[in-house]
Amino acid sequence: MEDVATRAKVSRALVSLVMNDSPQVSDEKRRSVLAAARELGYRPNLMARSLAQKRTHIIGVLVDDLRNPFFGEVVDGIEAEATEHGFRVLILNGHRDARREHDAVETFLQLRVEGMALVGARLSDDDMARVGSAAPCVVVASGTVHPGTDTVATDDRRGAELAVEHLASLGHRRIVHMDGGANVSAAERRRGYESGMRSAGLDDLVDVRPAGDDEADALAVIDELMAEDDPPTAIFAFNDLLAAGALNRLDDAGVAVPDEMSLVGFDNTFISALRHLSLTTVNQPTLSMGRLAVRTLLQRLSDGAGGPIRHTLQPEMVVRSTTGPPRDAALLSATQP
Amino acid sequence: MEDVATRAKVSRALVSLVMNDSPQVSDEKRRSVLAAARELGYRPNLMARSLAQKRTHIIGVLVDDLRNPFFGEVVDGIEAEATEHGFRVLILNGHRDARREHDAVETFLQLRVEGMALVGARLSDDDMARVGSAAPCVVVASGTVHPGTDTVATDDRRGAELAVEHLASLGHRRIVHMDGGANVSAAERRRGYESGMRSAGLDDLVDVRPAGDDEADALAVIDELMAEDDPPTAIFAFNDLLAAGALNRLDDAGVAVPDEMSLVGFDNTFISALRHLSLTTVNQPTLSMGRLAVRTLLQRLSDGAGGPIRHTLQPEMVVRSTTGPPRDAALLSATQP
DNA sequence: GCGTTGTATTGGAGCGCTCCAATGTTCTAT
DNA sequence: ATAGAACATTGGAGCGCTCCAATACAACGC
Repeated sequence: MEDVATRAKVSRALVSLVMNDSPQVSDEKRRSVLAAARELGYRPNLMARSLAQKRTHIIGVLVDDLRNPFFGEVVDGIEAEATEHGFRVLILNGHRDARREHDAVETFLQLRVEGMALVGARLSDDDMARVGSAAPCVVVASGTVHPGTDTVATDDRRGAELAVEHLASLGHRRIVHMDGGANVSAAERRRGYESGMRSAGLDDLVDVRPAGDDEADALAVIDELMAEDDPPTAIFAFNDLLAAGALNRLDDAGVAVPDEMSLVGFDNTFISALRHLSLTTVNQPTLSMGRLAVRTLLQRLSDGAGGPIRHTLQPEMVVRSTTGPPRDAALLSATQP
Repeated sequence: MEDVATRAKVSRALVSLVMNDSPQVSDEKRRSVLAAARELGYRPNLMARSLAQKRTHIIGVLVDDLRNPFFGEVVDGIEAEATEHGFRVLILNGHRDARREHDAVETFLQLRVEGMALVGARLSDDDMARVGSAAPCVVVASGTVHPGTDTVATDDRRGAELAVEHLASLGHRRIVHMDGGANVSAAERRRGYESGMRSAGLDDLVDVRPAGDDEADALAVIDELMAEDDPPTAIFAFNDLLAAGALNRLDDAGVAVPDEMSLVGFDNTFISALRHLSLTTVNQPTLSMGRLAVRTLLQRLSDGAGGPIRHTLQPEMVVRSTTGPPRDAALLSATQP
């Protein structure tokens, strides 16, 4: 910067004004500073600027799992809204691991990001409290509600209820839930499954199997289910990836979907739309969630403290080809002339 | 920091030593500084530290498209290797858009990252030259070779040749290539397709259709192909996403795969492994690519300038269920007793 | 007791920038 | 011509940290 100033024969302060395109510099000086900067290949140092300004204009986004397309879609929404408001978005990957996520958050805090969006993050309540007090922070796409932090989420419980209602209305009774395990939305979806079963009068058939949130996590559960005397007629999986894994394994086992087994996913990621999977699933408005997350952050940034903001978006059932009436019901109705 | 020093009754310098856990501080002081830091909720300011140290320990990763699982896998490799060497990884999303990628790179440069990995980035040669001279920079998973920068890539051309060889060996002659358009690997894969066709003696049947790298890009091309008098018997798609889109549309059109049409993808992303797609594709060793990228960066960092480093990894054919002999050949062999 | 190592601690300069108050310059109204 | 406003430019302090050289302190041999 010093060099640029010398070369353009102005003071350092003037260079700074030009770089932040202040309106009150003469065109002449502006041009010569810009020229000098170009010739010297000068590029302002973001760190130094942030230090002096005490502002970073950076929003940190912590993503639970970069491989899950669902998160990618949410991030798209976040970035769109953030850049519109003059913020840069930095992404850190949590690798579905609490420890890594903890470190990532620490990095953001040390970087002095102005706000953080935690997308599907699996942080402890302790961590959340610590983090929330250090920087504005919005939790996205996570059913669990932390006392002090803002949230943007789909109504996971309702989504799960929709799935169960859909299956029940097709005539299914033995509906199993493949649980999302450590994933943050797992608890809510499980609760939704349970209340859905209750509303359908299937209380005593509630059957939750611990699984996970990745394709591989489905395999053992399917094996276990199909080895039973009286296997279920329908499965509601924690998410699309898990459902896809289940579909694979059911295929291995020679179980026809949906004739012998109905299957519902969650998230409506692009993979569920692939014709050859054509997975019945529950849609979340990913883009809106991302945008809303940033708007929440900005609001918090300008309004300061106050009661937690909670945005709950409504899920929707997307019926494709992996659900149908159970075989026995089908037989039943076929024999009724 | 000042406050911590006062509270622990030491100098600022000593606090700094503790925070960087230098071995030459007495246990007593160390403990009292750590205690003071905890009580005050002190967290070192990364910006200030970087400014003073003139080092950031940050590696920037520019990803062309967060939604494409292929890139997610490469990033996993990068992060693993980088953290092992004490670097932080910051991710920026290019959104498959040259302008956004340009901005992203500028952000990294202003942040003074110590190195950059450009994963599938579509930057102009101009940009590349500018960037390469400002910071060590490795281009990952991109067929195009820029004069001054290091690269880690799969042999895209060879991969495409493998795909064509596979199809030709099954008896296909009318093999169409759905081109990746603006994607950086597109040119190499097209060339591989062409040379593969030549080796198979199919020079005059070379047929390249511009498509893209997303599912949606496949639709129009399939419509176009199926409307022709004499449609091809096989398609080699630029990547798995495109192939998945093609599969969708072929299904719409009632074309049986692989009986009436064989289909090959590229990347071996997890979606190609989904049983119900079971896409024949070309594998890239994503994890190794990511790790190698970081190692290349570190080497460049320690060795300084020198001739460009080029790592080329070997692709592999992964044969699944979307390829088979062409129908006419099948009929032919069936009528030959 | 002395100098001599060695280790533990500190003050202060400086990283590259922004901001503020102060200065220099030009223009307008009287 | 001149006070005054309006604008353009500048010097210097300070952001939170690290690093260096300098100091303080302890332990040691002779």
